[in-house]
Amino acid sequence: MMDTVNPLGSRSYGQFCALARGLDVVGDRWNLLIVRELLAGPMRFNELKASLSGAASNLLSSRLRHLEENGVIERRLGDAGVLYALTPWGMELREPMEALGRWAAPLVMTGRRGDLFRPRWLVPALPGLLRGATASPPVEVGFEVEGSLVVLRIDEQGPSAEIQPDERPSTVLSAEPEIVVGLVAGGLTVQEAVAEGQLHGDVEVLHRAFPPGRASVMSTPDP
Amino acid sequence: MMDTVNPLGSRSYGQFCALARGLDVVGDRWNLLIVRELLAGPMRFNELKASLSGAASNLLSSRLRHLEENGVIERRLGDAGVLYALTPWGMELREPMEALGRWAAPLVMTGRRGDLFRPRWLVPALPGLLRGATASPPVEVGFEVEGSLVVLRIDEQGPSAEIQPDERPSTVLSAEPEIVVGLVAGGLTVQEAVAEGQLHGDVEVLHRAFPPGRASVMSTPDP
DNA sequence: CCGCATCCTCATGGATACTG
DNA sequence: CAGTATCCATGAGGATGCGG
Repeated sequence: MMDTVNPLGSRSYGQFCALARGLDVVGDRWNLLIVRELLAGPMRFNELKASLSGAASNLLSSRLRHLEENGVIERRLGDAGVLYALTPWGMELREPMEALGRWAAPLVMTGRRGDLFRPRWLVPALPGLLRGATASPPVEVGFEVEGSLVVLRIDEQGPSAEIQPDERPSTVLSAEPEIVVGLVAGGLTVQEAVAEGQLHGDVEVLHRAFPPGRASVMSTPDP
Repeated sequence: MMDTVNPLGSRSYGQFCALARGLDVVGDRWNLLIVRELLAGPMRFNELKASLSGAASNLLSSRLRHLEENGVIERRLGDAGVLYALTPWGMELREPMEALGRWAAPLVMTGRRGDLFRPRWLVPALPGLLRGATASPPVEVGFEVEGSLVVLRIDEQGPSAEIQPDERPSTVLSAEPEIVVGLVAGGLTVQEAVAEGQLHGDVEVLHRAFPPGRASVMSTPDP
């Protein structure tokens, strides 16, 4: 049987199934990682290329075109060239991606093994792992990781994160990527030091995964 | 930079990120579709090959070995040969896969276009689309699709589905795959004819997607 | 039949170089 | 800076073989 072949790579599974059709759009190599990058905000071509070290420029170019044609991302012509950004539908990939990240959480417990790391990746990862956690009053904590500042916020709506915010939060922790990404220390330290008894919901993954206390508090001014 | 290459295909992204490590395990072509097949129950090699029409046998063989080595599936030596089944961890892929299916739901609204279809695929798809729906007393409805019987059950715990159950439910609807899979008719008919006012939760997708009334009731014995 | 292994062809991925 | 062009290695797809 002849497979339907999309002229821009991505041969279709040709199956009448939502999952399969979704994979036709985002299932090819690098696609979901491109979306992960953009979940932290719009990026330029060369930023993507740099962050996804290993993806060749021709391949990246091809993927971006495919994702654009399928309504996942859009090109924005900014002052200084092209910006790639998620469409509203593309942003809805956050949920399945967080779910997949949660499923794969045990795999990062083995530690970093010379793998690449970008602080940007924490933006979808941290809220994904903390899903269900709520806090009132809100908790806001910054992680200083490899020169970047990632701010995690937990409020009544749940957790969210952003990178390089306009203003520093009052509490900033300095931590190795292994600590934050590997689900070690950071979370429990956050809970214990900052929000004692204020976290509710599904924080089991934290309790299982975070040995206490290895992140160091850098600054906690004006209380 | 040199990519780490797994001897059994599947070159690693080499990124310290749960999503990326998860994709190292299940991101390669066909992997998630193999898992989808097994979500409806264990299968033989040739059943998989037949259901995933298009996957070459060598490729399928390679993928199965990869998934087994990574703890997603396991081989069971039954009376009549090898059975492939999900491990407990593999079953937890249900959640991210349902989320991806929900994200891709708009893509199946365009209808079947000569695509393949297997009733088995409804087993993860229907509960995924009905996520959040509850019913008490429970609602049980069968769909007779292309010679197979898929039973959808909604109770206090939420929706679930199985294929070829031991006993037929009292209500069985006959429907084209387009009707059931494409989110047309079936659901609303179920709600209206069987569980009027008994469904609660996130059934918006149904209300949006299901034009009423195109499924025909085949049998509704003993009330 | 079932569960693969082999062989072959061609599309795709990946690295490097080059260009508007 | 934002891509295209090229080239090569690898993976996907299809047919067939083959031992149990």
